Amino acid sequence: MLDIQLIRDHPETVRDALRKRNDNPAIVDDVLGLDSQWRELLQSVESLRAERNRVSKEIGRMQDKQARQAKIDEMRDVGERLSGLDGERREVEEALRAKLLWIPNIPDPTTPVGPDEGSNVEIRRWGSPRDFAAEGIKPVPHWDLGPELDIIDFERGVNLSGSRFYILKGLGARLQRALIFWFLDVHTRENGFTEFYVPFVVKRDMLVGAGQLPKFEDNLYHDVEDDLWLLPTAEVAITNLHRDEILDHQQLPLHYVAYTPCFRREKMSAGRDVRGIKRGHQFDKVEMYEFVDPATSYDELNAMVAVGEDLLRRLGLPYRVLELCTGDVSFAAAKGFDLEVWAPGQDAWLEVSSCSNCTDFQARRANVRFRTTPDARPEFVHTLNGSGLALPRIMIAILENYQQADGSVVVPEVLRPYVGVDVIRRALR
RNA sequence: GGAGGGAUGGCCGAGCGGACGAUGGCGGCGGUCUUGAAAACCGUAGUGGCUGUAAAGUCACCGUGGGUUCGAAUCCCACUCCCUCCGCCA
Repeated sequence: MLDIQLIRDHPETVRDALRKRNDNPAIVDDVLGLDSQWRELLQSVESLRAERNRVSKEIGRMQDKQARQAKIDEMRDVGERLSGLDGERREVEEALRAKLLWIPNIPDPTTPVGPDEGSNVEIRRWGSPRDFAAEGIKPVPHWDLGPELDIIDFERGVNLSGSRFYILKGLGARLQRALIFWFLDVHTRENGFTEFYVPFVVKRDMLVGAGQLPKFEDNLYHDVEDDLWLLPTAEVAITNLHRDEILDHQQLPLHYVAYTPCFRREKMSAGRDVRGIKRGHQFDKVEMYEFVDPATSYDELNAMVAVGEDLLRRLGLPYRVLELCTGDVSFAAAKGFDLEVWAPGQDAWLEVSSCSNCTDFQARRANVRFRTTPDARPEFVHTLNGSGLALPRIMIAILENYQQADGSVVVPEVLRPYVGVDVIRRALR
């Protein structure tokens, strides 16, 4: 959520931000209209209330029965006017808040301007894709490799749960678990992150706090009976971990990491990426999340990207880093970088991490603040999130990059202690 | 799932219709004393909104949402969460 004060004082800044995001700037005028209406009502309500408070105190001290009754009658009228006006105030206030929740974060000035992902800027590239042609191998996509190795079962996944669900079997399941363990171990042992295990379903307000609601309701799974929502990402749970808290400056920055499954309906992506395990309704992810002092948030963002890159290098997977443009940076973020890994089987780059600085946008929604000194006014923290990393896509990259001519797959060295074998072959059975 | 008890400021805890934004204690901050520290003593201290250049004024907040009343932390209703006991259970 944006600071209403910012919208009042610099509406053109906000309109400009919306245009750059390919969004309709008209909402700014809706907000300004509601806001001035609200302030007018608030002032009427408060002056009536001030009068009532004052007179009510007098009534408490009055001895003269008649005069007292006269004041009581007078205040009864005031009370009626007050409740009418206050009802109006509340309606306008709710309408205003509802509008505000639809406005995205303002992109940072350094975010490249562009309408869609075509305008993202590649800023780095690491590793060179393996020369399969030179080896005389035609790289096979994972959707063929997986079933061939008997480690991915698409058909039975669909039988259980419908399209976009799959099953990992044997070393496939083990490889995924190995990645989860290794990621968490690196983050907690080397990078100073604190590991969390969180509920996979949360209350509605938590989705609002993280910015998924109201705008992305279509993409979420939801239990109607208890109004509980499945996490689309661990970010939602962790954003709200310190909801309504005032943190001490010395605690910051907080580096958190959590492994969770993620659930997404993928309605917007109907028909896209239907093959393989690239885009399922359920996937696993290790998520980094940080609460930081606003002064350091951009440094922290760079550091977070570096952590993601380090994981990819140690896995030996060629990748590139994209600086997201205004049309592609996420709703809650002011700036973001994507990490994309090379998938030779499908001749494509796969997004395996998106690191974002959400500045005070989520902190304002979830009300997470801090004090610079013990008696300073509380300020909103900045929050960052980034995948570290998204699992099924890393598995795709491993399978496709490390495949051999006989259809077996070499396990990257860092994972061998976790997987227990050097090479994944089809089980003879 | 059944029965009972509870929710007050950073923490503990009083208040049960009118001078209560809330006694008191602890903790915090500032000071006195001290070579320094502790103790003791004195003082200070919540969050947010609106108006205002400011000084200041005003409103709201005692789990949440409604209601009664001229007036609600206090009375009524609903909900949420916590505790105790019983049942069930990974």
